[in-house]
Amino acid sequence: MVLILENIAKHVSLTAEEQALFLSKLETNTYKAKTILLNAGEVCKHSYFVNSGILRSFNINDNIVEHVLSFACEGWWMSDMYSYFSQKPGQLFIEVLEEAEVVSLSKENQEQLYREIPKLERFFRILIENSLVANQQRLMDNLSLPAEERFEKFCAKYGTLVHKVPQKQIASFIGVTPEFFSKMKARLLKK
Amino acid sequence: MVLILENIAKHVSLTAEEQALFLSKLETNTYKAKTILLNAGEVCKHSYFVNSGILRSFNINDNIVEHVLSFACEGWWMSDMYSYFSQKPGQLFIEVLEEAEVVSLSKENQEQLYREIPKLERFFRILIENSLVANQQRLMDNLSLPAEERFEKFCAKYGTLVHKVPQKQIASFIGVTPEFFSKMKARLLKK
DNA sequence: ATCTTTTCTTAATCTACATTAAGTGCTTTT
DNA sequence: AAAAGCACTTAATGTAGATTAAGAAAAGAT
Repeated sequence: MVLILENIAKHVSLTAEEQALFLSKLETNTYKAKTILLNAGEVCKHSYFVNSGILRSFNINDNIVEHVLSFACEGWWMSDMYSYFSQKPGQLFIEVLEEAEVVSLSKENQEQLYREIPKLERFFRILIENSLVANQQRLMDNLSLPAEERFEKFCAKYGTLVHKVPQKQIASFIGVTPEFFSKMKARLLKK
Repeated sequence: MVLILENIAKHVSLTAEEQALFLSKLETNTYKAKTILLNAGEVCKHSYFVNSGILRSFNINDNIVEHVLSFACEGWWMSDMYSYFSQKPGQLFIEVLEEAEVVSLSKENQEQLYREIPKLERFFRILIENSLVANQQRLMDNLSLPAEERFEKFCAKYGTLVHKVPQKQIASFIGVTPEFFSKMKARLLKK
């Protein structure tokens, strides 16, 4: 449980009581690989913080094609933000890729925490600000860079994941087919 | 100045004094079309709220290709979020597309407001949450939809802009060349 | 260990979109 | 009002990446 507190301490400082109150609202679980934490069509009731292991979020287009939106490993948050914020059914699946210890924060508890510890409002604001900036950068990269450079950026940012998640999911994340990704990888290895 | 208060009232309610304090931190200016509010390489010191007119943000790749990241019209906020949040030099330009009345909030004043009116922390958190959700959706659309459908979504969301901004900028926003956009448009008109 | 399923690779063919280039009609400038 | 500069169009050609298909390799299941 220390990881999540360290995480918070980077942006706001909580007293010992506040820390205890915060922790009391959390639930920790361990899930095996392939566990589905959220199905498309459901309301996302929790935000997940990853203590260990790997999660991913994706949607399925016309019941056929999977598109990976994001990965989360140690120290990252994960949710279907649209569904979580609005409490309406979303389009994302959240799946455990590698056995994971996950801290869950329910939407109700989060709202309560905002009231009881206003500093947390700041913490989550900053978290979301950083998310938004990263997301905008990724969007610009997708508009302006060829697949090869998008892959390089992926490696720089998610280096630890490259050999842990199926390569077809990395392909999906950067926006190419597995076949093209394979060819591209072979090309890169020759250099 | 009413528009920005209405905007806030949608998410949090301020007392008359709080409203006055908030307004005292703002500055309103009118800018002619083609005014550059922010250059790439500069630190983004203000967040802009559009009372009227149109702004856009874009970057320039290798000194050649422009990529439009976003448009802002009446009631929207605009900034280089990376640069504004981090107060480091950014890569975005912000330009006035159509003569605009713009409310400026400086980073320092925003931080002061967070301290003096904690409710505003909530307001801006919600604003950024919504931004993030929209951005994620746009990213997914770019990964999974062909240009034609991306254009349809653009029209649904920014209907008022379609005939007001140069079509090459819409092309850039959805991620195609002006030439291809022109051809695509001709194809759509035949239906 | 064997069978099954999934992942990865390779290769041929195809297509959405980019590039280059030339021409037309706008605005804006002088 | 001419000149200059943009924005838009059209068309020929080029290419990054998709699709289809089939086999090899790895991972899971029994």
